Amino acid sequence: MRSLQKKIKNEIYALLKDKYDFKQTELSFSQPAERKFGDLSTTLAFALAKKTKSKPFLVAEDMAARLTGQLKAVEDIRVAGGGFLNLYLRRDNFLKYQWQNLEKPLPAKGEKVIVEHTSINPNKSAHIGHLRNSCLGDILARSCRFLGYEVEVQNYIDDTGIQIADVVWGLLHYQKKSLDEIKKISNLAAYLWDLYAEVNQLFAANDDLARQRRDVHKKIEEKIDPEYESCRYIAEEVLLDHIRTMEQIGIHYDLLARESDVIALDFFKAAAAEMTARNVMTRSADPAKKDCLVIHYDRENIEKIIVRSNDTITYVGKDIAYNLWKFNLLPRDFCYRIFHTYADGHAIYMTQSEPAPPAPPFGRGDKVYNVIDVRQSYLQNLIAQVLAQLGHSAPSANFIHFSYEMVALTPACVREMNLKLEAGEENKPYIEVSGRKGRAVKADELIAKLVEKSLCEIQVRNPALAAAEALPLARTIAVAALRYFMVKFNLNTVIAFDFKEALNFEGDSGPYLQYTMVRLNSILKKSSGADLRAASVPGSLQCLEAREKELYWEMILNLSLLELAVEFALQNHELSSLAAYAYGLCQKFNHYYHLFPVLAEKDADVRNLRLSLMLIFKNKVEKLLAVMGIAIPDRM
RNA sequence: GCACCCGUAGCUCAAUGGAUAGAGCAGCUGACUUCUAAUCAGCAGGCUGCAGGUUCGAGUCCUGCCGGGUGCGCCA
Repeated sequence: MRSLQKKIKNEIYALLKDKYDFKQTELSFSQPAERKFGDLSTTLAFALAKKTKSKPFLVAEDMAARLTGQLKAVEDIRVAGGGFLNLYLRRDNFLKYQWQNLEKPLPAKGEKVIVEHTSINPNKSAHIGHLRNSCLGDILARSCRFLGYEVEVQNYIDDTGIQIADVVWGLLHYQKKSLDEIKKISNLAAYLWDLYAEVNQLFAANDDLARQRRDVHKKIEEKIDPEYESCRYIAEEVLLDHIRTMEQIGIHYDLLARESDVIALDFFKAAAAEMTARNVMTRSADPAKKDCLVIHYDRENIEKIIVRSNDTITYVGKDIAYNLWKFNLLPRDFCYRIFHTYADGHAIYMTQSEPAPPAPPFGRGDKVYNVIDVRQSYLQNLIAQVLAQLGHSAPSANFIHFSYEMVALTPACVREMNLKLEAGEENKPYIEVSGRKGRAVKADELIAKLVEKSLCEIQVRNPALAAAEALPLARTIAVAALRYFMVKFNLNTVIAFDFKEALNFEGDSGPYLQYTMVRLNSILKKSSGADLRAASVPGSLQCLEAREKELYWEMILNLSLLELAVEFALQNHELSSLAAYAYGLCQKFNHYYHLFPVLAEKDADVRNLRLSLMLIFKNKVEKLLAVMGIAIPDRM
């Protein structure tokens, strides 16, 4: 549809440019609200009427007169609604064109996109908030790949921060465990979940303990054992746990970038040199920030500390250096080693400071997406500002904070999990998730619940199915439910999490999409080879009765929008539109399915045409679901 | 205080400035001897927070109010 629209635009522009004064970019098409308004609609007449000070309807009428019969792919042109110009395509030609272009992959863009997502502190299990991040990041990466970009997925590991010192203190000094004892703890990440919440309560109540924690943090930074080696062990164990959690739902990474390596390899020094030379980073004149190096954040007129008075670097400072590296703007690089290999053979690399054999060329992105929740907007904007101030205008424009709202818990959900509410929280619309307070739904726990529910549903429908067969199906369905749930909301919608909604497998849900495809595949499985061969040459829509013809055409038209739909989602930062698109297609399919049987149809022409639709639907929607990371089970 | 986001059906959410504001859930009526009922068809449910403005056209843009959320650390 994309190339067809372009062709039609070219034709229209050539035919109208002498009569009307406009640029070709002003001509855009949208999908009409209703079938009767045609297949492509443009509001060009409204804009041109303003310029020529005439009535939109008259302009549209004149345009229609000039265009009628002149556009190759267009059967009819009509004016409606006071100035809409509605185009009606030549359906049989369009159907043939769709069919011929079904298998053509999109051409490579020749640009590299780096997507950073997940980036969970390696000090406890992942929770639902992290799942939103990872699902969005993964679908973003898949969308870019689908459109022909080279994509590299990075996961930033803060293995030096104070939050990991929290649990190191908790294990070594509070619980008095040795490293050997720590190594014996099974499911360490989940164990630390509780410990992290517990020690944070202690720190809040006791300044002396909070000071002890700072000492631990210092020892980690200065590589003093046992704090340092325990920290290394914990970070790696918990990281493996996160990777396992995400692997369950089909999320893979290419590179794990460690903060400790950003520090060890002096990335910041290189960045600081440039920022100082360009006067972007300066010594603060504020007595309260004596001896600090700061950057002025113009948008909100704030002075942000980058280097503390004790010469240590703040989080943003390190992030600036890391992001400069992503664009290949630092005279520094990491060393790399393989950290983990997935079942499909794909390797995740991890950065390291020690020299290592050559690795793939990481970084060097043309475009960078940072999937980080909206609460870090100001820091992300600051980084974009710094890039611009350093003279990197293209990277600054291609530095994209892929911002989304947080996941919170409904008060009902908090009660359901027997978690404590603080004073005044009872009346809040939602409760912020907090690892520090141990108040969140663990990712693994939610996934387990989804699998359990899928399994129940499968067993009800397929009582004879062996558990060994049912479990993989249940996992596939659980993943679809979770991913769909995480992507169906707008990015700036706070998800107030509720088990009942997340566990919904009916209607607007991932399993609904899967069920649609299972039905479709079942038809194809039962079709004869002769029928399938015949269907590969789509016939004419003329053999269908009116009602079916309209529905059929509507589906073909909608299916043809796949590439445009993914492009739209990416451009507008609305991955939820992919979910809506998929859901709408499947609704139409199910509607059609109930009205028009394929296998039982006696008329061979009609049967073949229906089967053609099945094949086109399968091709397009499988690709769409793959972009969303939703697999199609053999049965449900 | 300053900055950003949100307010749409009972609930949870959709809706490129475009044509009659749509879905799911919950409720009610129907449809399995049929290509899988995790489905489908139908009913009911709305002054899109309030008041102005811009526009051929506003849920969407602008201004002001009201209500809610988040950010503004020498935390990360």
